[in-house]
Amino acid sequence: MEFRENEAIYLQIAAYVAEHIVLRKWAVDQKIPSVRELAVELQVNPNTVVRAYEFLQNKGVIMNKRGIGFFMAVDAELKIKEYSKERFLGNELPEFFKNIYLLEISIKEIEERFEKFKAEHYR
Amino acid sequence: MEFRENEAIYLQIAAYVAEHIVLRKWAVDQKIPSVRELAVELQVNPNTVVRAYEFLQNKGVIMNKRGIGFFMAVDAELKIKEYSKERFLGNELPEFFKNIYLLEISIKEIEERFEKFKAEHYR
Amino acid sequence: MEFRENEAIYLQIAAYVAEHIVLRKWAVDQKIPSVRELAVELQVNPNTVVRAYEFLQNKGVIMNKRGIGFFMAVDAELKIKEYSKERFLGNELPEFFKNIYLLEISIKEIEERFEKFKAEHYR
Amino acid sequence: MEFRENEAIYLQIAAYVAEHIVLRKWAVDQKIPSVRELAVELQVNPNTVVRAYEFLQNKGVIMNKRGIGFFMAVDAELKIKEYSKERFLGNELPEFFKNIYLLEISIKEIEERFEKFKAEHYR
DNA sequence: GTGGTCTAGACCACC
DNA sequence: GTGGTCTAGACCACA
Repeated sequence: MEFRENEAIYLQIAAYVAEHIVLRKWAVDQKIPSVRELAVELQVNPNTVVRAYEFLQNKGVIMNKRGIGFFMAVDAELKIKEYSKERFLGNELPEFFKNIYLLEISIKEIEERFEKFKAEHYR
Repeated sequence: MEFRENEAIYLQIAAYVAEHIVLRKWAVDQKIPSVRELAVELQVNPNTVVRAYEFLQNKGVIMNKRGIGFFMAVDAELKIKEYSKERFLGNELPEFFKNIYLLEISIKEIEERFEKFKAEHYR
Repeated sequence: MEFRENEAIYLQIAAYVAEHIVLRKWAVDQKIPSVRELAVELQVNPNTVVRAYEFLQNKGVIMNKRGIGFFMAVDAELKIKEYSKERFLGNELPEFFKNIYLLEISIKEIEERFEKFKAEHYR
Repeated sequence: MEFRENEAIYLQIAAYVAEHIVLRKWAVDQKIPSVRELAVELQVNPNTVVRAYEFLQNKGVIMNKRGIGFFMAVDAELKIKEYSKERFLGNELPEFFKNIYLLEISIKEIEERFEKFKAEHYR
């Protein structure tokens, strides 16, 4: 996995895990990869994964069973949407509006690009 | 002015200045506020304003006349739109699309919020 | 049984066993439940029960008769009180005092809560 | 400062900071020691202090002004009491009651010890 | 095997 | 100067 430069890696990992949960890519038995597994897979230091998991645990998305590993919370998806939505509406959306206003981009153009985006990423 | 947590203050100041230029709020004589004035107005350390001005100068948006102050470039608006558009299309838009997809927010809802936003901010 | 988060499960199990001994809930023939029985009852890994029993054996509270099982020591209750009291006076009580001082909880309130607690747990 | 063995150092540091705030030992200008200062003072790795400060920030007790340092929240004391009380009533108090019941210690004895404790620690 | 913690040391952006 | 992040490596308790 490649990481963007402008955001902390551990947050990108948290987002990666959250996305996997929401898209049900790991839904088999509710258990998520161990810290070490994910660290190897993503090629980062285990401590960085630990920080990501701590973050998600604080948000109530995942829970730890001692000595066994991390598990999705029963309402993981809801929790993810809660904190994501809060952040999105509070931070990103106003920024987005300011940009399209100043750049004179129409909602219609946004919509077209969105359709294209979906076609490429979420078939 | 309140600053968002997730973005450097100097970048938010640069955006603030850029917005004022595009919306012609200071267009009287092409001169923009001095570092000190703006620092007092925004309640930040003057160094932070300096960094914002340096940033805009690098982008070709403003120019420094020694001993006098900073002035808008003749094509300031164009320059602003150039670098804004690049960043917007490359970084923010994909992030935005991913978010509204995962959060299940429709373009229609975005449009409604945008109308409200415009009414509040750009009357 | 639910376990507190801030204490090792095996120690909570040891406390659970000690409590049963002191309150004479298993006093029939001095034999205590087998590792497997208790593991099933408490829904934990048998190894965890083993650790709890080892802990109590070290304290002289229970003894192992090979092939038969674990039995209470004749002075089990005394032993329990010894090590409990030591830990209680040395660690928990100072911590407890610091807390009620900082949280401004009166001894009177503690007393009331204690009466309620006894009524609920030790009828 | 000496740290107890049975609790994570960073939590003990968080408790140390919280205690200083509640007892108004740093109330001069609301600013608390920098990460590096406190690390030197307590003889721990700066990262450990960082974890303590992150913990307190999550609880809303302290806030960061970028590039300047950490400051007490206006309602720091309230926040501290909130999360402390929650933990105390949920975890420590039941444990405490179980102990004094099994050890047959009276509330009266507790009260006497508490008076002695206060005399020694909080003149 | 699991996660939790701590140290040491580095680099960075920011004010 | 401030905090934020990341790596490397170690040790530990726990299941």
